[in-house]
Amino acid sequence: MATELKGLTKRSENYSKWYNELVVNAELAEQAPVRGCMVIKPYGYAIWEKIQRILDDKFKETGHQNAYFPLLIPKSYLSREAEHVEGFAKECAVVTHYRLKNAEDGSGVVVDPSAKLEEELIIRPTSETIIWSTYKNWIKSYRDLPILCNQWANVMRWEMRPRLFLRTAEFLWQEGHTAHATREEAEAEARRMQEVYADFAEKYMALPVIRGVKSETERFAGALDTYTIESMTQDGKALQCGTSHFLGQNFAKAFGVQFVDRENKLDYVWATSWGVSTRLMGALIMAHSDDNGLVLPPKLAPVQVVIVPIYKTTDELSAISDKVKSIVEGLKARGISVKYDDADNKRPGFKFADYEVKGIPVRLVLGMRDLQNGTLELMRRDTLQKETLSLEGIDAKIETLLDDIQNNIFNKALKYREERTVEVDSYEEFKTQIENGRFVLAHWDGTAETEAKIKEETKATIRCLPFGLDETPGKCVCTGAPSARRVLFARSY
RNA sequence: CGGGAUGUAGUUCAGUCCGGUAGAAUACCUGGUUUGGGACCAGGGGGUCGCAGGUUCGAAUCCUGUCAUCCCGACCA
Repeated sequence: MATELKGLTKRSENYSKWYNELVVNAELAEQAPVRGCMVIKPYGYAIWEKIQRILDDKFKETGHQNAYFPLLIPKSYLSREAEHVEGFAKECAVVTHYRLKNAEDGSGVVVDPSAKLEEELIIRPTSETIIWSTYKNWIKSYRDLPILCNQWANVMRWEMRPRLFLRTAEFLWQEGHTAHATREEAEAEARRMQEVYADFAEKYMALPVIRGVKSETERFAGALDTYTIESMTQDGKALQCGTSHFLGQNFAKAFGVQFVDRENKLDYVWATSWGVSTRLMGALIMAHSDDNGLVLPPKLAPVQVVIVPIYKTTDELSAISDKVKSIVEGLKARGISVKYDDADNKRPGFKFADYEVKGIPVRLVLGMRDLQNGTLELMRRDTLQKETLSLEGIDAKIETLLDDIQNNIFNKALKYREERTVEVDSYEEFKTQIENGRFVLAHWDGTAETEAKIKEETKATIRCLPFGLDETPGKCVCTGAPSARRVLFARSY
């Protein structure tokens, strides 16, 4: 994979190649020497930390607490919930031994065959099973409910075809697991967390999402309902950005988690689980980037403003640096993060290009010309427009501008999606529009057979049954059978 | 796991058909000049050609095997 290419390959050539180069060149991540895994570099991780911090605050506001559960899960735990096994038993990493020893021929270390585990351990693909086996000990009465826990962790799924951020074998995420006394409360929780995710995506990531519920086929293994938020990437595919599952009593029954209610009757608890992952970073990159590189929404940019000096001599530099100092202070006072890049081993042109690839929202340039005129040059990353501004009141202007950029990026992505979302009533047009990378709203007869047929023939899947949309009945686009409502079809990552 | 492709310098790749001294660009190091859009000049370091066999006087190149990676599917946040 390219690490030192100067420019980015234009999107038209090959979208996934362009995407990979973007991720690597913007110093977000690179492929690890372990199959399907990635190294998240400091700049990429700084963005993830921002996402974490904001979401974690939201979870606390909604009454959740963080906890931590083990990485390794006894294999038998995964056998208890039949549907869950169907969905997850397959692509998992398995720990079979607990010791290495030196090879007799001196060629290094080998697995010690005498250190075989009685029961194999599974590296968590998700934590429902270990958490519910733990909750069993925590829950006796309705007074112990609800339990509202979240965990920040890594998980591992032995994916067949990894892509940086979008699908890696190991990924970072948060998983919330809650236990409730009533069905209504659990369903409300699942819906509430879906809305927390949607709000975060739109307000902070500037990422418009479609809220909806998954079809039975696309549902999480073991859930009664899977609520989703779906975004559109610039190549017209759908990307599931977050999920919130209403698990019913399935896991409680599988792990024997019962409680005594107010009427002194024994009942199984109602559950939810919900998560977002480092895939959000992929969604961000896929949605906003252009051929000059990453475009970060100001609310997630680790550095919101970068200042580049233009100078010939050290005297000029110190004159400029003096002036910059007051600008930096003014911006910091408004809570804006600023970097002054006075490194003398890179030329200004290199810095300009580099910060564009990294997606820094605002770039300020100061040279001797500006010092004489009391001005500076400002460029906004989203439109690449440059203007020369007076230093007077610059910090206030930038504060407003950052909001403008945040809104502009969101509106641009929203417009892009709306222009590429179509209602379709014939199967021929359905195929054409899917081929063109459109979100297609079409009638569906509600059967898994039709869903499978459409997937087979067009590679499109039902992304969700969207909320807040016209729900008038019609005829299935594929079979002509009666349909309750339009659903969202698209190809997806 | 099926279909296709590729493994050569840190990186991107040429050289392989037709066997004969290991190449380019870029990155890196040194010195100088530069600095308002990815600098230039001069010099320098760096590769058991994925791995293992075989054919040959001689293999990056031909043959056999093997491993790995990438792309298109299947799986999936």
